[in-house]
Amino acid sequence: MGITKSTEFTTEQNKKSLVFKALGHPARIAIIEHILSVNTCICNDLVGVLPLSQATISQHLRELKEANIIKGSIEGNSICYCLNIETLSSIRNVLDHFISNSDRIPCC
Amino acid sequence: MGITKSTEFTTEQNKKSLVFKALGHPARIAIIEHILSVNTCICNDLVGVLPLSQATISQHLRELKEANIIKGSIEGNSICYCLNIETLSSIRNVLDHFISNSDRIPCC
DNA sequence: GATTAACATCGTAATATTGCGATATATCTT
DNA sequence: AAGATATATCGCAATATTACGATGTTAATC
Repeated sequence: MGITKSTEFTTEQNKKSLVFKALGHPARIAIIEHILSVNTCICNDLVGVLPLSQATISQHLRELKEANIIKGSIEGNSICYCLNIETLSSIRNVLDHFISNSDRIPCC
Repeated sequence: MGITKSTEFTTEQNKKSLVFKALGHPARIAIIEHILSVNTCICNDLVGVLPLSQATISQHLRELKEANIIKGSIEGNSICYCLNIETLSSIRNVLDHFISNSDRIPCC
């Protein structure tokens, strides 16, 4: 006991939760916001921006990449990261669905 | 080491990540979807619906409540839960922001 | 007032996450 | 080729999360 019982839930429920989970850390929000703010793609000036070590930042980037929230392309000896709008859109649609179906009898 | 360095990030970044984090578990997605599907508010028929014990479900409900994703109102000796559209909307706006600012030079 | 039903909380075990230094790897630069 | 730069990965320690049985608590019911 202690492990998430993923197999007991649907594939869709697991997929959704994995994207949300990847967004569920302030460092990863900061990374996304930094990619947004620098109008071009970044490599690891993140190391100068975030209060974390290079190893830790690399780990967070990997989690974002595994959740398909960012993409990275090799650019010489550095890596250029940018947002994957598709994933962000689809998770936005999930939230839209949560919100839109709220035309029912309220209770609280 | 090991603990999230929350204090190193902005209040806003922490707030956003806490909502996403609360959505980052399949059981909590399932709870939200169940509240959506039963057109009226539910109590703990969740115990009959989810593959988890009453204690575990109660814990997940508390996390959703603490993140302001659901609200519960006492209804006799049971509790009536429903979605908190405000929180869901505001986090949807965060995603909108992530997506909309994507009118910049793509890199990948 | 005892019983039942619906939750919440405590304590605990198993597992996952976070963070970092050290080290590896790959690609530029000289 | 040697050194510098950028990134990834390993191994570990600290902490957090997940899950559940047992036990509380509160309110309806008998």
